[in-house]
Amino acid sequence: MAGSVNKVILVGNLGKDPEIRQAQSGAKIVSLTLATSDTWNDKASGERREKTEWHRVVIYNERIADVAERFLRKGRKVFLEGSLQTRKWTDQSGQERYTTEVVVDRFRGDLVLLDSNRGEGEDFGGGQSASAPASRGNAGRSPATAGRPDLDDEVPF
Amino acid sequence: MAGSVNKVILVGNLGKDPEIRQAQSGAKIVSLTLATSDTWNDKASGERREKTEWHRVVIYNERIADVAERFLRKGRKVFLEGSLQTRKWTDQSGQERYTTEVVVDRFRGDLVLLDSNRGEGEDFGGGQSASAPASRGNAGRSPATAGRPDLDDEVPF
Amino acid sequence: MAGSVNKVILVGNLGKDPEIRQAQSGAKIVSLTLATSDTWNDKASGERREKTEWHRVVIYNERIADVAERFLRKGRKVFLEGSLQTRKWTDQSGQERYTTEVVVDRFRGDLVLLDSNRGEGEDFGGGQSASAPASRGNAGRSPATAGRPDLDDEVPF
Amino acid sequence: MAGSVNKVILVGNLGKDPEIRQAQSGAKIVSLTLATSDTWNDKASGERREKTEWHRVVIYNERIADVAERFLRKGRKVFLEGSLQTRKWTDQSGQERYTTEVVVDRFRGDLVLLDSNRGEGEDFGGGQSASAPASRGNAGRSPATAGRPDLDDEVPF
DNA sequence: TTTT
DNA sequence: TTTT
Repeated sequence: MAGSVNKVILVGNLGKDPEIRQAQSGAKIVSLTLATSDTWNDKASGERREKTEWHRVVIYNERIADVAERFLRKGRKVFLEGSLQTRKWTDQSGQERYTTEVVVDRFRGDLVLLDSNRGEGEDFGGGQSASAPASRGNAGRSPATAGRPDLDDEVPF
Repeated sequence: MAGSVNKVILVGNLGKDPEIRQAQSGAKIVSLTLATSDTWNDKASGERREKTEWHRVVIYNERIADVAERFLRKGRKVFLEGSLQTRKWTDQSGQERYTTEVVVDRFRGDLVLLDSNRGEGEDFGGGQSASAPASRGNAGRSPATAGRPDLDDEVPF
Repeated sequence: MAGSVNKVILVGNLGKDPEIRQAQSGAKIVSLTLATSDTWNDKASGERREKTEWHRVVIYNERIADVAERFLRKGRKVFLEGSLQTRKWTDQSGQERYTTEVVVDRFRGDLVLLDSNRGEGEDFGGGQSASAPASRGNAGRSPATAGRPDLDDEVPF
Repeated sequence: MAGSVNKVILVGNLGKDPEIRQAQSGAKIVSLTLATSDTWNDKASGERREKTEWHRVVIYNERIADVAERFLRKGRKVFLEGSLQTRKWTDQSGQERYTTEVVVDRFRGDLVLLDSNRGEGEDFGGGQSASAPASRGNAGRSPATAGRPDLDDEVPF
């Protein structure tokens, strides 16, 4: 089916430090857990309520993965753009499971750091923006995530 | 946590007619299955490949649910904006499961019809924003489905 | 023309304090000047370069205007969503001019504060999110900005 | 200034055929005029009203410029993503002027064709992302223009 | 005019 | 598990 758009835009805080792993190809893959939340006044009780949503983010884009590894830490606030992808996997009891992730790959995605470094850890000397180039090569284009055997034996979250 | 954004933007085609159900409150809830796809040239085989992503959409917003019920049909192309929500549920074997959906609720979301089935079905004489939809799909197979075999296949949910 | 989308998403810093004025109807209108920037390495000189883009934002949405008036100040970083609108006006020499603005109105737009209050001015006790409700009334809908006589004699920027 | 985002998302119809020109570097530059519109019921008169917004789009991205040149024609509906840029120029009377455009450049932007003119003109056998557009508009008036009188009017630029 |  |  042609003519489609699949875009996710998140601004949230990292729930923990990024997890770095290696694809079989040697490529770096960075996983993030990002929290967004809604707050509202409950009309019944009059109390202020909050609901946090947790997002699983997987970064295949090389340049963005580098930025994420170097500068992202638990608690940091980021703007992140990616696309939705639901991955099928088999749990230990042999049952099929599905996990939906926000994927930042070679062709789509962006990462912008929104808070300043608080003096902890490595300094990074300025703001970072690390977007995937719009110019997707038309030859040899192949989603970095097709099949993704490197992830098939990994339990999400 | 304050200061967050949780936004999904999709342009895709409905995999089947909308499902309408009623909340205990009596409110109408509309569920959609939306397909987006990526196509690329496989560098190894040189073949053209395509991967379709299926999105579960749940519309709680009253006005948008009305529009969806009246005008959306299998095969129609829509622009949809909502937010990500992962819902926990228990399957028949008692195991915890998670399902991620794109939610259009009272506060966030949009629906825009992108193809017109002019001259067929109900006319509504206006633009196709969710507040003023422009054309009515037929019941059953929309003509827009012709030529899109991927939509004739079984949808995963 | 039906079936359209007009959306702007900005994350940037206020160049100065918001300007508050009153429409003839008595409604509050808040104007912001928002800076975004791109940085890159000039391949010729090898120098780091930066280009700042200034955006004129006009907030007609009542609730968001309130939040903007109370919490936004020069330098603050915000996430802002609105729509593009180009306004025609006549300058002092009688010439027609056009100014493009990002409009946050009753039906579309969002404002999220992204940095914490730095201890200056009024405290606001938490994060603010102030989005325009998705439920645009279908009766009596009329863009707050149609004609906008209150702005016609105002020179932009 | 780091940590900023400048993003425009439009779904609209071309007001006229794309204009192609050459940069001094020899690079192809494609300009589009895109219409989006809002419709609403005027509460005073009870009449249905519509306001069309015209957007200037400039495509510097090589791959997307190619797609635009080949497949876009007056009346076609597209999804377009770019960034806002205000350009200063001097008119014939020596006065400074500003024009705001939606820019699709090397780093940011996307173009997706949303309607198909199947069976007419050049076939390209694929999906309609900018890297793999799916259908070719006719030269001259596209059939999609029929019934959309607003596109037959003079566009403002 | 912002920001880093 | 984040954040305010």
